[in-house]
Amino acid sequence: MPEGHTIHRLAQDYAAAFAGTTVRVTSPQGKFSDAAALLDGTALHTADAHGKHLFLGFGAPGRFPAPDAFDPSFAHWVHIHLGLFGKVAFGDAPAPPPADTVRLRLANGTAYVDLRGPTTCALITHDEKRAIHDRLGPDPLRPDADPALAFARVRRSRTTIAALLMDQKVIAGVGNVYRAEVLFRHGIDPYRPGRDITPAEWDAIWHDLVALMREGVRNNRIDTVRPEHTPEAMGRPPRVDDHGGEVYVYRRAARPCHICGGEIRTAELAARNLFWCPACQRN
DNA sequence: CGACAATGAAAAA
DNA sequence: TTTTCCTTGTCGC
Repeated sequence: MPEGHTIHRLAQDYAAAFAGTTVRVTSPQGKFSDAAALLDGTALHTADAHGKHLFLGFGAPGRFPAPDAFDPSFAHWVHIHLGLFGKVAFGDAPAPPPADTVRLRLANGTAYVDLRGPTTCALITHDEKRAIHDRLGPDPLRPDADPALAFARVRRSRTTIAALLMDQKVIAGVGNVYRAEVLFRHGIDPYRPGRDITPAEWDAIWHDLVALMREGVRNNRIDTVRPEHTPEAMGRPPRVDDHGGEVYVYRRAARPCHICGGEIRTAELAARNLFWCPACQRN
């Protein structure tokens, strides 16, 4: 389930299970074996997320005897990007024999975690990590994020707001679900060019994303319907599909809008499926 | 901008 | 068995 909230939640979960402990590191699949051998027996110190990128900071062998002695510039960083269908699975020790698709397994005395199918799983330096941060836009889930930086790019672009919200250089962490849902919640036509978005609209979009994505981290799923539009409040059947969360438009093509009853539409936009309600999104 | 490739697994047909 | 997917780099026009 890879959107920004998933990655931030994973950072929390990796840290909760392994930070400050010595970790067995393996790559049953083999594609990460050399790096795994280097990290094996070292300590996981921190897990960091920016947009959809996850960073695991390990102490070099023999360094950082105490967790609070961590110096990121000396760390070995593992850079993980799940791509479209990468998955992470946690479990309690003892770890079962790994499937041969597991790219990276961490294990300690109490827990294990398996990573499979990532687009990226690579050992990087502190400088390489910084370069990744530098090319990503502000992330609504990071406390240091500056929404004005994102708006500066939005307002000088002729590209549609729907495409800009998916551009990780503009804003990091928003994926196909959050972009569709946040535009619906503010009644904004997805095809409007970025330069036509007003400061007030951007402010509303940004702060809504902060709230929605924080909720997403907490619940580990995407829910975007307001209290008055939940299944219970409306007496409608809950959503039944693999994602679980309650949404207004995402993957609801040809179904009735929860607010106006009109038909939700879908279209291809930059090779991704866009969903919106033409009646409700006229701003 | 579109097409395509690259990772796995689960749902749909 | 085929399709689909909450992604993103690259390559070609």
